[in-house]
Amino acid sequence: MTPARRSYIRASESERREDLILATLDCIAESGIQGATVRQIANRAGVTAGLIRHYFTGKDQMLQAAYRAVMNGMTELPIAAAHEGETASVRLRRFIIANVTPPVTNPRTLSLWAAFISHLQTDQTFAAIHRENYLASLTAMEALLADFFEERGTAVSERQNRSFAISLNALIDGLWLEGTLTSDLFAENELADSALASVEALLRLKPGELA
Amino acid sequence: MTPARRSYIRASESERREDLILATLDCIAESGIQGATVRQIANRAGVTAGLIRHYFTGKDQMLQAAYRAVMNGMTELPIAAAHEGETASVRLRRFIIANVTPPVTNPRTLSLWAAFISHLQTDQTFAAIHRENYLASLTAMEALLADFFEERGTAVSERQNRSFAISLNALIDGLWLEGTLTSDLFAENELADSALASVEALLRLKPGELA
DNA sequence: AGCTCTATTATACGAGCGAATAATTTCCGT
DNA sequence: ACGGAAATTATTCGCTCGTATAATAGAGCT
Repeated sequence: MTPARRSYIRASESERREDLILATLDCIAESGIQGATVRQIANRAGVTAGLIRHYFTGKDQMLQAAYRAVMNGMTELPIAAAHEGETASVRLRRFIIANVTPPVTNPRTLSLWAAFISHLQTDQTFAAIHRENYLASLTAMEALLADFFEERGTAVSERQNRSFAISLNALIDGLWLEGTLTSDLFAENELADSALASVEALLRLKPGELA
Repeated sequence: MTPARRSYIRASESERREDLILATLDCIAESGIQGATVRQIANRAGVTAGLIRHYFTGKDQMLQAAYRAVMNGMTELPIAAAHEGETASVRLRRFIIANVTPPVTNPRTLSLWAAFISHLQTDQTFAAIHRENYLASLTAMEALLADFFEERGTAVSERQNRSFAISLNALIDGLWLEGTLTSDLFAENELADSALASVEALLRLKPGELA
């Protein structure tokens, strides 16, 4: 008698890869990177462990793909928000707010981000992915700022503009980090309000000028 | 014939605990939290693995002690720097600079910090240690700011003062984080200069007023 | 010098890990 | 309807993990 074997359906490569990556993120968010074992991930994705090595050369490569997915998820929405406004001022404002409100400000997102951060120092590939995203984010901010200053008729050197972008990025990152880590300390819109007011100050605008 | 056994010397409890914690940090800094196994740590400390459970109830407790050591190492120096100036303005300035210069701005420190961050969402004890340190840091900043404004004769409400402290902390954390993660992008004193200029802007001071 | 306490070593255990391989099922082209 | 490529499962391997336990060695005390 032949032993009963699990029935299954064949999925397209893109579907399976996405399923596996989402399962990876679920596992990491729930129990940290230590809990993201190939068995747990496969179980969560509804497949058996061996399949992972059919779609990825190893666990490491799958984790790298998962990190890319996390970073995309964090930058996607703010960048989209920054494309929607009519004036540069509105676009800048929307970009800032999107960076400090859900789903970017979200315990799960933070868990995922944090789980990978510690790999940057150890693994060169993760470091490259980070750098790529940081530079993209810096460039996006520089573009937003350049438009904004042009719209206002304020002359700002490229060097000064970059300096502004670095500071604004740092402020937003810091607010996002502490605001999400210690979310119970902040009221509903406190984070966004604080971000806008701080950005106005950093850019030497009058209070309320971005609102 | 009795098998040769390793010779050893007895150490005091405080010495051994410190050695073990330092060895733990070395392992984490070098190869991440995954590389910090009891065997690696014991080996680095020059003892055998079993000894760890003589001084700690388990690996987890030792990691918690190590996290406390990391956080102390990060806050110790800036707080000391903030006690040394004659005027409140100088103390604030020193505190800010200390937070964005070595040894706080240091790949090793960042590695250690990052390795533990991901535990905050999973393990309640780590979350408590973080919260404790964040609140202490916020309080320290509030005190510095209150002194600073009093010295200038500027009236600032407690609420406004706290809001300033949150923004300044976020900015400093963000600069520290990105500046250390992507350290090759920043010149020698660029980070500190940027921090000072940004803090001046956040507090609505005139440029150079903190220098 | 010998006794005793305990810090430290040594060894073993069971569990879980990532990876490799072989067996089986699905599904598409014909 | 059927044959064959390949997607998926099942099973195994060697390794390392954290912990537990027993044996041993160092050091203070009398």
